[in-house]
Amino acid sequence: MKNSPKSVARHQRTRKDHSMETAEDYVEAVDDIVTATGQCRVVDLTRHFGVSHVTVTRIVSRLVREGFLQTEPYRPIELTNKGRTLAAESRKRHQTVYDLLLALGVSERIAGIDAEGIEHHVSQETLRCFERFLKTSAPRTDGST
Amino acid sequence: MKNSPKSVARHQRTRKDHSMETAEDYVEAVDDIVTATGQCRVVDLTRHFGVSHVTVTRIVSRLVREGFLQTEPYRPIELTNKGRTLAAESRKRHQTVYDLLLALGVSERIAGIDAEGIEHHVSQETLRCFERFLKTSAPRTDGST
DNA sequence: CACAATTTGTAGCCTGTGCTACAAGGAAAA
DNA sequence: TTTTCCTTGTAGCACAGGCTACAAATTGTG
Ligand SMILES: [Mn+2]
Ligand SMILES: [Mn+2]
Ligand SMILES: [Mn+2]
Ligand SMILES: [Mn+2]
Repeated sequence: MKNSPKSVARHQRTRKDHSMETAEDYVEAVDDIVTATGQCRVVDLTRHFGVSHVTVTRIVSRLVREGFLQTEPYRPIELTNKGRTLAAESRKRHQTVYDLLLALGVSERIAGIDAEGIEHHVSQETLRCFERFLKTSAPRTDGST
Repeated sequence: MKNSPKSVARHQRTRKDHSMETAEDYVEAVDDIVTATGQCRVVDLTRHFGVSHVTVTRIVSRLVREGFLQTEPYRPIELTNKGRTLAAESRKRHQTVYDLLLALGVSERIAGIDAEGIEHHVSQETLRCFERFLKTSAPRTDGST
């Protein structure tokens, strides 16, 4: 079939998105927690994501290996410059997705949930379209229509 | 932090979405391929997703175990009623996400790519908001594209 | 029919991300 | 200071979903 290469490319991109998803959520969380409390510990991420401390430790190890985080045994988790950059980009995109959902009339609770998954699959082009829509469409405080 | 329970719920939902993602994409693909060619073989899915036939076989086995597909050795893959239902829902949601991206000005190529990942994280409420937007303010002259 | 090509299955490897159980380090309380 | 409690680390398990290599079955061709 000729349409196969197209679907292959799409699914490959989705798989690639998923490989970045954990990194994006973790650097964003570390940044948030550091800002809120001064430092980020394993236990903070455990509570943030609702997974065991073992899972957090292993994921942090991977993100250290990949250059997004740095830490030492029994010490707080810190962002590298690379991690900070990714966190800033991710937060901006997350916020735009959230704002778009609100603009389309989604409730805050559901928008918060859905944006958490959608954000990782929004390309630069799509993000720009979202931003343009938010700019041009009248900022309705409560979308009943 | 007090906001932790909220973030926990969000990330738990995202993880749950991901656990359904493969099932949704596979039943949709099987349905498409059966419609297009009369039957769906392992090799068709291999070409569709761009993964090895081993990966396809193992995922098909899981989906048979979970009641979405049925097959026998060296025979075509078929949908169960449960699988058909999921395929129909998934396709409708996929199409709505795709149409929304187009309506916001995303190119067809990028919309096709992004929708492949976004679709799995769109809740019922958000889907309804997308549909309403497309009905009320989509300047598309329907028909093609 | 016999042989070749395609398809499917199986063995065995990897990584990522979940978990529990237990061990050890660090901080707080007694 | 000693003891307790919280935190972090480690061992070892599970499952999903990637892979290659090789084997077997099916299908197509001469
Ligand atoms: Mn996020
Ligand atoms: Mn997220
Ligand atoms: Mn998809
Ligand atoms: Mn996803």
